[in-house]
Amino acid sequence: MPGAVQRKTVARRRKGERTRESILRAAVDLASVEGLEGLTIGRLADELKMSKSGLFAHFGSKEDLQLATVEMARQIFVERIVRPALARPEGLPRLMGLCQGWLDHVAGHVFKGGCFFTAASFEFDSRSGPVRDAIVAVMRAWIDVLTRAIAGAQKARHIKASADARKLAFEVYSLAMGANWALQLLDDKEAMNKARANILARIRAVATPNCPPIKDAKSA
Amino acid sequence: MPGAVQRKTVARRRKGERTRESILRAAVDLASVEGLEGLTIGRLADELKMSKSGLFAHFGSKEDLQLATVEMARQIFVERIVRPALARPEGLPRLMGLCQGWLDHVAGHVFKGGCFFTAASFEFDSRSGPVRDAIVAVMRAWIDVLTRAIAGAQKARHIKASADARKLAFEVYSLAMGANWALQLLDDKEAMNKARANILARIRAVATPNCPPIKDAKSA
DNA sequence: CATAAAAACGAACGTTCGTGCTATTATATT
DNA sequence: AATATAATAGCACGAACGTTCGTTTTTATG
Repeated sequence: MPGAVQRKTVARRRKGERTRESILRAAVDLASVEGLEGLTIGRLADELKMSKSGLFAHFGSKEDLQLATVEMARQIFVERIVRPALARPEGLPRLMGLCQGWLDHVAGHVFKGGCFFTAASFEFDSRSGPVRDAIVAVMRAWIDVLTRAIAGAQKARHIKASADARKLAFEVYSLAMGANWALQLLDDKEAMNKARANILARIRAVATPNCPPIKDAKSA
Repeated sequence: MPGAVQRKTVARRRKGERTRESILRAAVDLASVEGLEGLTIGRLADELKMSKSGLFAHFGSKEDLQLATVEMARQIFVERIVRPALARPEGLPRLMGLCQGWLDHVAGHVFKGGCFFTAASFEFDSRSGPVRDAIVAVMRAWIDVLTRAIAGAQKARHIKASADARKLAFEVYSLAMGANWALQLLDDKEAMNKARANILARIRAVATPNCPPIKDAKSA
């Protein structure tokens, strides 16, 4: 009865896998506050009421733990922001979904300490090794998603074909990062609203006449 | 003969003060790469071929060392970027001096690992305590300098009075931070040029007719 | 030049780091 | 239910952390 076997090993996975996942979920939150280097095995074990060695056995090394944490953060990000946005129709709605999701994420609605990847980016931008490479790969993929969404909006004739998609993606990214900075560091509670207004203005500047209305509210 | 005494204690300072300064100069470079927490007393002592305890004696604690490092970074930043720009005439020249200096700084021409304060901002934005407070104070001051320079350019009738000075300062800051990210993490060597062009376009968009020409080169 | 003060050193403290072992539970399969 | 296997705990290790202390060397002053 291979079906039953599969149901047991897939649907209700091994316990080790489940604890591993719960470890990584805690690791992402902790790292978004303390940084990926500040993320410590002992601290994480305390938080989960596990022994250091028991937790450590799930990963061959601290670097493995860091890599797995980055991967988990990526999965959460894709699940929470990218996938819902990609479910919307191509063009302005999808682009707006990405921007709004990105702002929500940056505002700390997804990870505890603000944007996990922005923090990781600046923590590892002067280092080298597999962890840095993993962060770089995620960030490149994210910029590509943004750029493709803009190109899609151009194909849908919502945004002028003359606009530089990659440049606009970079502007959106920069403004969101600036908002993250103003909110988390300077405690500027209006930073997110200002950033959203700013991003909308940038998009309006390159919108075509037959573009659907770009409203200030959360909808597109 | 108080004059001689003063010459000895002021012009040629005590040795301790001099080594303290050289320690802090090294600390700024090291922290711009490893972060302010990753900055370690033993590592710093090795780099300077000093004993840990000898170095430590200059500071009462690691937190003191971090605070002194932030202060030294601030002084270098003011000396190298803010002061030369403030020496230029109020209006567009001064504003352009600040922007160009800021971009140079971000490009890593001042600190080893890119922008010290951007890295420190994201490292401490989820913490609390005196070090975070010091970073916040420096960043607020810097945004204020930028904002005042824009307001000055408005007074000089180089930039439209209708423009929102603080909003423009925030845009400039965000774009430079994005360029720092693209250069240091993604190794995008054109990031600085693109950011400069972008910033110039933002300024041009609010320039008055009698504004001096905004050229792409380094001059204003 | 002598001498008091300042600066740097060397060794050690208690902790915590990451990482190995071995033993002991808990889980899954027959 | 018995048994094999996976998961966790316990303990110890060497290294590095921030920090303290007493000593020695260097510097500045009368």
